[in-house]
Amino acid sequence: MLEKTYQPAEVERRIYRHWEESGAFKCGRPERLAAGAEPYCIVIPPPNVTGSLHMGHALNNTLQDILIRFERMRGKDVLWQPGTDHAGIATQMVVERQLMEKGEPGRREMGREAFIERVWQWKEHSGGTIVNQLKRLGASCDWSRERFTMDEGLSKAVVKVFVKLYNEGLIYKDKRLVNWDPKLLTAISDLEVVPVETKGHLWHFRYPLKEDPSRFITVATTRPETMLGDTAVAVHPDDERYKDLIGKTVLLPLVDREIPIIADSHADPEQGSGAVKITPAHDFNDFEVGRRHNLELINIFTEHATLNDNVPEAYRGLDRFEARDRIVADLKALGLLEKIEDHTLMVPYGDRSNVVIEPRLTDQWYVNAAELAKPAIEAVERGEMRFVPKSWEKTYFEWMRNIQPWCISRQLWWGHRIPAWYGDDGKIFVAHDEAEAQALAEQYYGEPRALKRDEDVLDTWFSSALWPFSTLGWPDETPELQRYYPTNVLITGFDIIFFWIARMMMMGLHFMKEVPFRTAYIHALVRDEKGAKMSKSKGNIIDPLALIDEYSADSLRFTLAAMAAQGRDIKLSKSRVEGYRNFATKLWNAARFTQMNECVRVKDFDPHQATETINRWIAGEAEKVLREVTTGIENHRYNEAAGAIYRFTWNVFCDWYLELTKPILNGTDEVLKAETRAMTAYILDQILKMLHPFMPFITEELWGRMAEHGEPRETDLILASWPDLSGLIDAQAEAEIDWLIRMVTEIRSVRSELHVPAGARIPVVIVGANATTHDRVERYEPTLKRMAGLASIIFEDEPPQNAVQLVLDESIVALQLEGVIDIDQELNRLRKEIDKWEAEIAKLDKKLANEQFISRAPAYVVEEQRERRAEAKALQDRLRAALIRLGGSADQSST
RNA sequence: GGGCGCGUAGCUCAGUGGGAGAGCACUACGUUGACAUCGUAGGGGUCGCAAGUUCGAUCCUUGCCGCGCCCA
Repeated sequence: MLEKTYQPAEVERRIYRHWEESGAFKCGRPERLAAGAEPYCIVIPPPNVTGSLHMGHALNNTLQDILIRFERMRGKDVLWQPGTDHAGIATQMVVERQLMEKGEPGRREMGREAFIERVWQWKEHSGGTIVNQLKRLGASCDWSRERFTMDEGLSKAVVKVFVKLYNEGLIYKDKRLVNWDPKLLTAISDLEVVPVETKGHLWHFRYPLKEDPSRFITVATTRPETMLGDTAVAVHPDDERYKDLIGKTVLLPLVDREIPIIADSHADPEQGSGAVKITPAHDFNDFEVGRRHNLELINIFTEHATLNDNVPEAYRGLDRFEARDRIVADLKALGLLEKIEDHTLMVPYGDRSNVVIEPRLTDQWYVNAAELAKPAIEAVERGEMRFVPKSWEKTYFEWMRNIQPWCISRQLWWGHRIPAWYGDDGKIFVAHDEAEAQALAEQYYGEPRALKRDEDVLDTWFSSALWPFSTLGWPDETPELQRYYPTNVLITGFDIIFFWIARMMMMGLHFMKEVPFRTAYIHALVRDEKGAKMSKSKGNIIDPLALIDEYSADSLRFTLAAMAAQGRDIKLSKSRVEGYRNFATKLWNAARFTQMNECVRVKDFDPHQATETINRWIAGEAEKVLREVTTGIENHRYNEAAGAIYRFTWNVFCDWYLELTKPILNGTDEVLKAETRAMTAYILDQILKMLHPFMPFITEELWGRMAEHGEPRETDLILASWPDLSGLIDAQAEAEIDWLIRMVTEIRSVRSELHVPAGARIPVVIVGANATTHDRVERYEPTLKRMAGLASIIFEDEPPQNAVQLVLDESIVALQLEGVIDIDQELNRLRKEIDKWEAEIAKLDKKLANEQFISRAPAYVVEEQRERRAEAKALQDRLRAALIRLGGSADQSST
């Protein structure tokens, strides 16, 4: 017998261990391969090895697990390929911080090899916390195949890709401005820069003309400190104010450098003074201007963003922000500060270091993304890869069509070291290993030479881009690669379209000649209840593990699925999680009830053979909900699927079926009882199956516990087959049970409105019943008495005096409540009801009187309105009659 | 500035060219042997505003207001 209360914490741990130990998550199950099972594969978007589970992961992985469990139950050979990425910057930061805290030598003191050894140690001990957290969520990944981007195999893939792209000219070295992180001392890609809207100032400075120092040109800037590196002043060629100054020379204050005034359309006449200082070595736009006008590039910062020796002595060594204050003060003292305006600007921050990023001129490695993007764009245009929801392809196209060179080198130690070696003369040899590089060098120089390997490592995302095929064994031709590539779907948030989807598409198409996945499902962002993006700095994080502890993984999963409507963000509120926890409890109690009533499963039970209406009805309802759940999941409409199974379980099975069959289970008709017990057990099984992708733990537990009696199970639920119900819908049973439900509901409603004491048993007289109703009333008499609180039910031609009447289809149900209720109250109720229908009739009349409507609306709509009008009128007439019989006046009813 | 999206019950959110929905919250009643993490019944919304298309608009179009995100 099931315990009175469900204990999720204990059950979830035990069940997960059982799944893992029994090998339920493994791909390539022999019996499925033998049966010719279709492969189905999802690669997990690799979380950071340093990461821990946040709400976005919880949603992302819940959706993946729903698909995986669903397809596994549909008999497919599923592979959910898990793993983590090495998160170059983040991991290096973690270990460096640890060294600092322990007072140990820093990475530069201990040297590259020793440091990397330490990182590996850290990874073995503390890395992959997130993997255990995913297990708590219930993720049914094939952990036996877990991979890591720094694995030997994946590293081999990285090198191979780098060498091939280099030889094809798609990877190259270039000196350009990069986003430089002055704290981490590395370049980062555009995508790792977070622009933050900041209230700053626009400083207007006067730069004196060389030929006449009493004349000035005023420039406006948000970054005064960079003026020390100015090599020109630009004005718009069409700007009348400055036409005569073009070509003249300015004497740069504080520096006394002579710089030209140039005409360039980059200067915006509307902005500031219309004249803009040009610092080509420290601004992306100015860099372009400098290129066009062949300006000198003067780098004024060290790698730490302090001022270097290219500036006047007084400023050397200053931090960039100190320098700003100093320069403003000095220019003011010289009378060259015209004014300061408030100005809002976007300041770039490093997403890891959270310091202001500095554009910096360096040598870096780049991928020619524009070239690789072409086939990736075409594949989506041709529909080989499909976005769901479709609207995201616009974002994808937009980015891909304007893609910039991808800077892939990082000045870090933790990562895949760039397979490039240099000769003394700077000649580059890119090779799979040192021996090959040596061979290339010997060939080039005609003799062996000492080579020096590139110090830098590759962007983590470079290896992540290979994930869909490198995890399957590439560059080796493995059976898995053959079987599971291209994968079926990638599930991720929109913020990651560029990081993953775009890059995986580029690499997948280039190296595998096929898209990495057929579908990219883009889910919502999980926000806090106010709609703000959750972030550590805002402190508004809701920890999914805390919710699991409090409410169970099943409840959290169900909540996320139920709220995962397409195209809308999720504002998570705890009350929803609580509500779905209650749902799990409800299911537990329903199962407990079936057990108490000996509803055991019967071998080879066939629901088609059921004869009792109520049993035929529930079987048909199960078929209907199965369709909803199945198409919901198939179409990524998780909320619709979750809602459908929720309503069926609670509002159909528990609220009605279990209640309506109680008289049978408590009765004496053994044949009927047997059929009902078998059907109850059967339907509960179908619920467990349909609910399993959403709530895997409680359903697996009940699946096992329900088999304590009756037929033994052939498999665990996780490997059981998805329901296959057809031919069970029975229109007649549907109509009959619908009538029964309405009868019960209407009587309850009247009782409640008239404040009939809950325990009062009421005698009922039914008037005007046709043969069908007559028959139904007789058959459901015990049920009606039980569920509507009736003392007796008889048929008469006329309703008794002073009875409360309600109208159900063709018949009148008269409740003998004399002495129990207040007649005035009842008259009020009837008047209210009549008025309600009056309004409805008036609305319909108006519509039907409209000739345009009659002639232009489709015939079926017009007919529908006519029927509705007739029904409303008939109902209202019967209510009027009831009112009069109670001594009320019909006139009073109109308002 | 360009792009995307949102504004529906007190809150969180579904949904639809033809009768406004759910969960939570709220109100009343209820401890009838599955379940108070529950049951029964109920109150509550000019579907952001305005115009247009249409026989008919919460839904389609346009504009406006408010909010969010992405990209420059």
